[in-house]
This record gives sequence, C-alpha cells and structure tokens, in this order.
Amino acid sequence: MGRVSERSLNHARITHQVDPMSIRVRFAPSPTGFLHIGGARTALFNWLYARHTGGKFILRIEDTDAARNTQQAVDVILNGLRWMGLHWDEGPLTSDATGPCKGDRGPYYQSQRRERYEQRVEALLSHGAAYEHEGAIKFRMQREPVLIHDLVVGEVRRELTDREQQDPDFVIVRSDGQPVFHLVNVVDDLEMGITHVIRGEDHLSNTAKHICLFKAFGVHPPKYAHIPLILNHDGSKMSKRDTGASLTSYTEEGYVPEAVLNYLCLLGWSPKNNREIMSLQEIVELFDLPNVLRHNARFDMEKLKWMNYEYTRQMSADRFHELAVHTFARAGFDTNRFPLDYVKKAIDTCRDKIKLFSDLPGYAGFYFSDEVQCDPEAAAKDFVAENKPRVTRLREVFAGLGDFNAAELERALKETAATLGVKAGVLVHPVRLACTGKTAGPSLYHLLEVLGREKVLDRLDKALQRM
RNA sequence: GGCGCGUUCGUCUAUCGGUUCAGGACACGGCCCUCUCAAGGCUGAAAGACGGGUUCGAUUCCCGUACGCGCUACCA
Repeated sequence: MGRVSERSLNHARITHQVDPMSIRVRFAPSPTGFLHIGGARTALFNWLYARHTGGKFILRIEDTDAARNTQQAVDVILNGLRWMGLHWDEGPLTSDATGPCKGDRGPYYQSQRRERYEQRVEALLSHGAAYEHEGAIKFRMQREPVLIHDLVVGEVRRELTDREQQDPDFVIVRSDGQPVFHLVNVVDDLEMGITHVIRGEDHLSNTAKHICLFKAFGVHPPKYAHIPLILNHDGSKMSKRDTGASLTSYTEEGYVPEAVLNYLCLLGWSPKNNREIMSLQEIVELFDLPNVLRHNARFDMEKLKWMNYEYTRQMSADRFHELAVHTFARAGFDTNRFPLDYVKKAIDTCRDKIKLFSDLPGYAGFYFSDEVQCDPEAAAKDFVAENKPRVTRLREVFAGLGDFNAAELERALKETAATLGVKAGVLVHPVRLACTGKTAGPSLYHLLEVLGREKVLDRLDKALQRM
C-alpha cells in the first residue's frame, strides 16, 4: 500500500496547525567519530526549517553506547556544525556530557538522562503497554497497520513484515538494563517538545514504532518529514570509507563552508526557480518541507568544486587572504617570514585561479620557499642548451629594466623574443619553470613582479646552470 | 523473503494534463581569447525505465513489471 496523492493539500493543512513560533526541531547524532555528509545535510535541513519558521533548532547527542563514544567524537560533530554555521538554540556547549549547555529542556546528552528513561518505562509497565521478557522489556506493539502522515513522503500505510507477524513486540530495554534507540529517541523528542522530526528516509520504517510509543505515552506524535538520502555518484550507498563521506574532508581540503552549505541544500531540495548560487538568507526564505524532493540524490563532487570556485572568486580580498594564509600554514609554509605586502600581492595573483584552497600550496608555494623544486619532465624539455643563450639574453634585459613591474616585464619579454626571432612562448616556458618550478601557475608577468628582481635573477641563474 | 520509498539528459534539477524542438546548472565536445594553467565569450551533443490503462490529450493521474534505495537486531 502506498501513499496517496494530495500531498500539497495535506501540507497546507498540517503545517498551519502548528504555531510557527513554537516549532522545535532537532538534530540528534550519535558520536561515531565522524560526521557523515548526509548527517550534515539532515542537520542543515532541520536548521533551515527552524530559521525559516522562526522556531528552535536543538542539538541532542545520542551517546547511549558508552563504549563507542568519546569526547573527541562529540567534538567532530560540534566543530562540523559550527564550521557550517549551523548554530543551535539549545544543546551542549562543550563535548563534556556533564558540562554546560544552552536551553532548559536538558540534559542534551542521552547518557545523562537515564532516570527519565527508567521512569517512562515504569509508566509503560504499569499500564501494561510493556512487559518483561527474558530479562528484557518489550513494548506491546499495535498489530494493525500504522498510518504515517509524512510531510515529505505523503501518507504511508506501514504493514507488519513477515517477521513482525510472528512477534510484533520489540525490545525497548535490553536485558543488561540499557534502553534502546527507539525508546530513548521517542522519550527525548517527547520531553524536549520536538514538534517536527526531520530525518533521513532510512528511518521511515521505524516511524511506525515511534508513533505507537508516543501514543502509549498518551501524547500526539510530532510531525514527520523524511528526507531522501545522499548516495555516491554511482548510486551506491555512501559509507564511511567513501571519499567525501565525512564533513571533515571538506574542512581539511580547503572548501568554503558557505559553498558546501549551498551545494548540500540543493541535494533533495529545490527552490524551483532555477536558482543555484544563493545567499544563506535567500535559502532560509525559500526553504520549506513541501518542496523537499522525494527521491535520493547522488553526490557530485565536480559540481561542489565548481560551486566552491564561485564562492572563492566572489569573496572579499580579505577573506581570501585569510583562508589562503591558513592553508599555507597548514601545508608547512611560514608566510610570516615574508613582508605582509609581499604575501598579500603573492596571494592576489592566485585570485580566480584556484578551485580549492588546498590547491594553493602546490600552485603558489614557490613564493614562500627558498629552493625551487623543478618538475623534472618539464626541465628536460625547457632547460636545454638551445635555450641557454635566449634566457641569458632575457636575464640581462631583466637586470637592466627600469621598473620591474608586470607591464614592463611583458613588454621586455616580448621585445626580446622578437629580437631573437622566436615566439614569446619560447621564453615564457623556461622562465616560468625557472622561477616557479612548475608548468602552470599565476600570470607569469605578475608573478615575476611579486617575486622581485633579486629572486627572479637568482632563479634564472640557477636554471641557466642546468642548460 | 517480507515491509516501505523511489525512477526526467552522465549528475543535480525545472515542468503543479495541453504553445516545449522537455528548460537551467555541473561535467563533456568544438570555436574564440591567451604568457602557462584556468577563467571568460560563443556553440554542440545529451533525458521523461518498460508495459498497460484513464483522457480529446500524458513526463505529469492510476495499475503492473523491471531496476534502485531503505528497514527487517537485546545497533543507532
């Protein structure tokens, strides 16, 4: 049995039942040591919905599995959300489960909520809604199909599976006393006043259990919105090991957080007006649950890179400089050894040229290293005897140049080429290689100007010795 | 196996039954520009899984098939 059609009509009705100001959504990750890109998007959709409706975004850490969860693992989540700019209205302030937090519906770590679960289980037990079985406690599940009114998927009628036909009841407290996910998740959503559960579609089947649990507690379940999953580019499930699966890989590879956010929001949601590059404000305004798509999306790294480039070229010079210096530092280049003006100008020649900040050290590291490491293949081609007199001649011209600026350098190089009866490229290639060690890089004349006469002549001399 | 969800260019998507040769973006091809590599400009190729219905008319609604994904734990 499937959903029914009139989805948009249902949306209109359902969303207006809730006072927009009282909407409360949550992101409830389990600290596993990494933040899955799909999890990051789930957090984003929750955050967007809260901001769009003027509601509250709550962060709750589902750290019931003490053996697996560490403080570092929580930090990965906290830092990941902060990096994306997804600030929470309620939730922990630190990765210490017993530490301070924002909000009055805490604790926001499940490990600190043990008594609440016990009380809730007692209540269930006393009503006969749950019972002990082989040391565990099982919930008496409804046998009839459960109707789920999903804000994204529509109406879903969930029947019992063949296994559930045998035994529809499920464990809510293990025999070792540990409460299980379905129970704690529902209890927390209930006690934290969550009005909308926005989560991955992988939870759609579980929702029947959750709805019955809410009912057993005597309350109406929250509204549900199951969002499509993010798959690998080839359509397979994205697991921990797949490249790009962890948000950390983006923070480390020099992506611009706004770009990642912008790209992510377009996976499974569309503003319906062909817009792609959008400001955060615009996204918040346009985002809503009814226009969340219903089919899984595949992750396209190339498009993310393109979008990252768009953000990179649009950002202010200061921001670009800041991110660039940070990237150089991480790659082991100490830009502080050089005058600030030199660093600024050097970085400036890379504007609009790199797609990722992590490309920068390889692209423009020559500005900040004393020794030029030459690409051997290119050296074999350009550092040849035939080029020696040509480069020697150019070196002399450069040495005698009045102003060592890009315009003069270009004029001088082209003039020299003409005098020698060769094309400019004949001089350009060996000079670039001599001064940068690479065959590709920033504009040659500008790079020479930034490097300055002394370094240029010195690097030319070193290259000349190899011809 | 059972239960659930899904299916428009390679990818992300637009299209709320009828001027659409099915639009945009990334990626890809060609041309131009050019000091390298890019970028930029112009341009090209590229899609409604399949089969039935409903309808004057279906990418759009319904059913079936195929395929994909999820769930099916004393994991979360």
